Amino acid sequence: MPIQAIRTQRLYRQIADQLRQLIERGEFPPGTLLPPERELAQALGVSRASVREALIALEVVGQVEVRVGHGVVVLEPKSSSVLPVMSQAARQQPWALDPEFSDETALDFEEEIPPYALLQARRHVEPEAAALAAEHVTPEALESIREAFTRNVEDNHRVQKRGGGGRPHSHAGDRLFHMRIAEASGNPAYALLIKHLLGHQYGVMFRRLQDLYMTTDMSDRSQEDHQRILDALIAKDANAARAAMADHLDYVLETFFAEAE
Amino acid sequence: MPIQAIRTQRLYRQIADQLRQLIERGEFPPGTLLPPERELAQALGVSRASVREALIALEVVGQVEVRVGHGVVVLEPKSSSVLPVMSQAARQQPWALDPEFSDETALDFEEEIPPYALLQARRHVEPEAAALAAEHVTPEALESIREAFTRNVEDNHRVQKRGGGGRPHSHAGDRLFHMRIAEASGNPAYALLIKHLLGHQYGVMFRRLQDLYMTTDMSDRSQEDHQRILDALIAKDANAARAAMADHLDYVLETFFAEAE
DNA sequence: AATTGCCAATGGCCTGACCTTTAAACGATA
DNA sequence: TATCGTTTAAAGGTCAGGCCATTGGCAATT
Repeated sequence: MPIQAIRTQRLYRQIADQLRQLIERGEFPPGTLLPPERELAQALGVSRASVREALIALEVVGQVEVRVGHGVVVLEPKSSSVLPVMSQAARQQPWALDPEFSDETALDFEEEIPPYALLQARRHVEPEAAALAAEHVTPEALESIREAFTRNVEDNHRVQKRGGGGRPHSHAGDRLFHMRIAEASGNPAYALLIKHLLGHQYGVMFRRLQDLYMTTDMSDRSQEDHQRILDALIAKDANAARAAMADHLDYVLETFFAEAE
Repeated sequence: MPIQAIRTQRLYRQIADQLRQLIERGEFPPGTLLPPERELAQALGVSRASVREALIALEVVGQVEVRVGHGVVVLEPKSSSVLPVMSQAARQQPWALDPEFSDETALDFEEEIPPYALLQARRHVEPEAAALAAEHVTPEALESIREAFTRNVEDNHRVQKRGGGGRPHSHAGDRLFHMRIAEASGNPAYALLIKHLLGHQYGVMFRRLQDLYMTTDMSDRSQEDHQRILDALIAKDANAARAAMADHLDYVLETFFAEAE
């Protein structure tokens, strides 16, 4: 016989479980009120504090709603699909999504980072990643970079053929190019960093940069820059790769800020 | 003038929300312990019962784990919990919604990055962030950095008093120190990068580094380094800050790799 | 009929106490 | 020296009782 792990469940869990069973059994149909906290405490032979903890647990998962001065209302068992609690939680905890309550939270991952800050960071990180890549790049990695380069060239071609009125230019090739260089550095941390930096340039503020990309010779110049970087990687010349990447980003920075003022 | 609806949040929600923010800000990284209930209650100016209710709410949502007689452990932000999985995913990889960028560049973020790679990247990024911070730091930011420094000193003290057999050393103070400097740089991108780098040093491989921290004079030396960095920031000396941060990380790298071979 | 005032019921929160569990620290012992 | 109980401080678990704030129905008032 397998050993039965005896676990002294914390009281609030036991109470919450029991209440949940009673609710599901129909003892307290949706819409009705649970007995008052004081009664529950006495009936269960526990303190009111424990009952309150149990009720809060049930409230957090959206099974009941506590109304001050009124009572504890049993809620409808909402869509018990894969993400039942999601909608429930969102409804029951407006503060979870309410911007008013996320003030100063610095939800650092959603925060929109200004283009200049992003580019400044990339300007600092990517040349080093490129230098590392020149030293550590494998033939396969080089091939994947070359492929990204080609794709970027195609992207640029497409945009020029269509003129300014085409669909928004896809920067997938460009992103892929930078991303794969970072991966080729052999240091996954650099790849992580650059991936995050690239991932944050989807904010509205980047529309300007993207517009610039099409209304200037930026794409041509970028392509030349990319070619230089690629050559340096092929030559496994760390210094050249670092310099080429730095020049490239300097150019982007300059272009952006020349127009931005 | 429209009437402003007064919304008296129940106390446990305010507390839970605040704790959640602190956790997300990095004050209490995953794996560390929250302050004892009694301390929290006193610090927040509320009763212990309310703190407990908040902790239960956080526990139900899978953000913390309460261990009897031990403390409240901060958990990894797992999407397996009751938390809204979608928004969680989107929060961590904003570009996940862009189909053009989702191809092949799968560098999953759960991947464990080797300590050396992590430290190398930090070695490259943090000195620059420190230099920027020296130029842009505000009095409030400086105060928050000083507070993190103090906390780190306390952490070290605690570990020394207990000797080698003490409980695992909390690096919360150290993390905070580095993170707040990044935030003080005025460039949110640097803060983002460093936050992610720090967030990855919880893998098993870092146990060695953490052990070293206690079995050598690393904590003393680190503390001196931190002091130098702090002084440079106070003096608003960018070059000194950059150098101090670089020296600090060089020391950590050296120590780790002298022992690691 | 509408408004106002009252009040019992109910949840919200606090204080302070005591118990149980955990794990570090300590000794005793082999 | 290493191992194994014992001790003990710290942390969570629970309880009792009290006071406050809100709600909602009912009665008194206009």
